[in-house]
Amino acid sequence: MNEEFLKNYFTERQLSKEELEVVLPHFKKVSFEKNDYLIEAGKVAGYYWFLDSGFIRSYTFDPEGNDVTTAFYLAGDIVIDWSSFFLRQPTREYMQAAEPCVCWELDYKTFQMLFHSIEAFREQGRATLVGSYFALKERSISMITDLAKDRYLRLIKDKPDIFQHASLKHIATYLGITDTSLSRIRKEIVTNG
Amino acid sequence: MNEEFLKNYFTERQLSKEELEVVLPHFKKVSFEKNDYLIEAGKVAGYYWFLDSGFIRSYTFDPEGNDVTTAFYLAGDIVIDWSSFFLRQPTREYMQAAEPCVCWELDYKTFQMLFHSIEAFREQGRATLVGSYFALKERSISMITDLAKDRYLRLIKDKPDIFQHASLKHIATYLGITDTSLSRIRKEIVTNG
DNA sequence: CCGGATTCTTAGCCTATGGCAAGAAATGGC
DNA sequence: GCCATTTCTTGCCATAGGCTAAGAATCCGG
Repeated sequence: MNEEFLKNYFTERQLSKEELEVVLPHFKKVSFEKNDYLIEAGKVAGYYWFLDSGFIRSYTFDPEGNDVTTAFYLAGDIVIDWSSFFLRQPTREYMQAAEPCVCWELDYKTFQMLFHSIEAFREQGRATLVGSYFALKERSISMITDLAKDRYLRLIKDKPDIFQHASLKHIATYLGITDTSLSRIRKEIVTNG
Repeated sequence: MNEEFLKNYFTERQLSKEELEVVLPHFKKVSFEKNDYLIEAGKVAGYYWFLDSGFIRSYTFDPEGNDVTTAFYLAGDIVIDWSSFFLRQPTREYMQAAEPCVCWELDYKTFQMLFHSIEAFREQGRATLVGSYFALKERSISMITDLAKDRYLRLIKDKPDIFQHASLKHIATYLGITDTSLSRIRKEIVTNG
């Protein structure tokens, strides 16, 4: 049972020793088996998690019913459906353990209590959310301005670990293309520079 | 000098009469002339605004130097660069008054004070940020799964007012296409259904 | 009211990517 | 180790949307 993970996380984010002692015990260690769902479309997210080990993929369905990957989560990432968790509204996404996972779980009510009582806790929460917003915006602009090949190359550079866990089909939909196109792009990169 | 705007906004978001009296006086009424910049790339956003009247466009440049519209702001909208304002980092965007604007301005330091001292204020702030995140995510997925024509039709339906203020060229880049393509799409819609 | 600048449309051609389908390769249950 | 299933690649053709350039329409300062 390795709590060092959470301890380091919150220490780096300016929580004092006393605050850590308040915050850490609220996190509950939970495990998910491969293919378990952490979040399902139609339900309100009542929890979020720090991913200690494992691999999670989130996805939704487009109007034609195709599976579209919205995110990948690796050890160390925070796994949360921001809008469902905070706005208490049903999500449209699925978050599924693609491998066995160990997580540190926090529920909404406890989050609210910590958020409103500990300044450093809300600062870290806000910073994390804003960081996610920033990443999503970058991805969004890249989708408009960059070619699929460039988005692929950037993903290899920024998150190489994903390639050890996700199938090319899922990576393709994350990049906004089909697996066929991704295959061609990969071939082209191998052949030329 | 119409403060009703702010008063209604925060009243709807659960601030008490006493809290309103603390919060409202901190907002400063400022005006921008057409083409003024509220935010410029390379600088840290020190303020955010409620747009009382006018019209603002935000944009950035892609790797080839093309102007890409990232958002439009109409009266009633909150005008903020979330990541620059909260992470205190230089932005990559420009936010420009496309028409003369009247805004209610708040600076970072004052925001922090209110955020950490008034629970309802931070609840509304968080809800607004999460709402923006949600909207950005929807847009992002739409960019992957929908045809340009469908994105255009949805924009007409969701934010028809934009068409009274923005040029088709700017709307095109917002939709992720060229003005040429948008023109073809519009023609096709007029011709057929 | 004029002339330049901007915006919008249209046309011709081009390219990135999709759709479909069939192999090839890898994976996994038993 | 074998078969079924899934993943990945490849080929052929189709299409959305880009690029360039040239008109048409609109706007705007003087």
